[in-house]
Amino acid sequence: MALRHVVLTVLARGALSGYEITKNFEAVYSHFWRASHQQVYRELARLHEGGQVTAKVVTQKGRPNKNVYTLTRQGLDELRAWIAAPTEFPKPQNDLLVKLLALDIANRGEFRLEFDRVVNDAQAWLVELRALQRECLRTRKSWTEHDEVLFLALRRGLLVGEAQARWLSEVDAYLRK
Amino acid sequence: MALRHVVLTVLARGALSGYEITKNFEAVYSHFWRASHQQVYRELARLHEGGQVTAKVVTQKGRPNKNVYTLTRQGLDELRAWIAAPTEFPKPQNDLLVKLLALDIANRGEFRLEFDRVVNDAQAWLVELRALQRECLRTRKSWTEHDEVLFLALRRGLLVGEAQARWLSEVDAYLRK
DNA sequence: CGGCCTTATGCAACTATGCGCATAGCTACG
DNA sequence: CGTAGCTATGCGCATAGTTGCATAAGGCCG
Repeated sequence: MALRHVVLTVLARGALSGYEITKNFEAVYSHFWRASHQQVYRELARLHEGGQVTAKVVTQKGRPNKNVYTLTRQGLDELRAWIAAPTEFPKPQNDLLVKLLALDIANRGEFRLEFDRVVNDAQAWLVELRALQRECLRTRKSWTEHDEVLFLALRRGLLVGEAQARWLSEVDAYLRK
Repeated sequence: MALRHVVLTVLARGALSGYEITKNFEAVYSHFWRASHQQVYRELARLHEGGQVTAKVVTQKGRPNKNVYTLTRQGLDELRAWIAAPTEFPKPQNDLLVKLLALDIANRGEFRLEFDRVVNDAQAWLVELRALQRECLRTRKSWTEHDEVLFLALRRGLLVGEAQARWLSEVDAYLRK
């Protein structure tokens, strides 16, 4: 029951169509949630069926019509209840860790290639997040509450990403040894 | 296709029954993968069907018989291929982050309770991992290759856990502001 | 006019994971 | 003898996520 509540959260900030929600995911929220348009549409259909949102067709000129969804009182209540409910503990699942465990039966050279790829991805990701952070801090004075929270999302990405990078360097040391 | 490869990895270290694999998950591997016994049995059935493992019934005295699974050449090849294949980039999915985003419509007091719960869980987790790390380091000299990798798993948990704790304290500062 | 991109929506099939429930033999305890 | 607990296996349903496919209106470029 995760995507469901993400969609409710997004709608709590204002009525949107499925397409708009998807675009939001790709742009603003991509750093802390990802979902395909199919998932979003299906979730919206379920929420509509259950009465958590209402739908209204908006006719547009020069482009296809869209279904704009609005949060209902019921949807809001469900969202509030979810926020107060216990968050499940994150899973430690990590593919690279498993690959490491199987290292003795693996092709060492191929694993090294794969490992370097992961390291590069992690570094590139950090560079991107740091650039974004600088960009954000430039406009700090004009932040809304929402911007503050988006910044916290960015901070989480950075802190966890840096931890991951440190861990990768420990793994690297082990591999070279 | 994750659990599948975890099971293959575990079997690569020696033939085991489903029950034994599950016990291993609970004990040794719980810090980097979790799966229920139902999941393990189902995965083993699939692997058997596909020819990645062979099964042999071992009759036991004083306890029920067990099916012991052995990795086949085909299973080994698949595992090797997986290790060399690109690891997918971890998802940034985080429930607390979403809750934070919906903060303005939430009951502030209830969220605070929930937040404190998360902080406590994170702290307790760190305490546990640190104790485990101390324990591990005491026996460092007699480590096998496998122990080294298990230690790396622990290190990952610690580094990521500490990053998460730091982030939580930033969130705390924001909430108090 | 033809082809490609963007907006906008969605179904169907498949894979992966999680949870509840069931069974069955054996041991140890009181 | 009852019952609690451990070993050992598994089915079936529900939820979640992925992938491929399909449709349709309009804009832009050559």
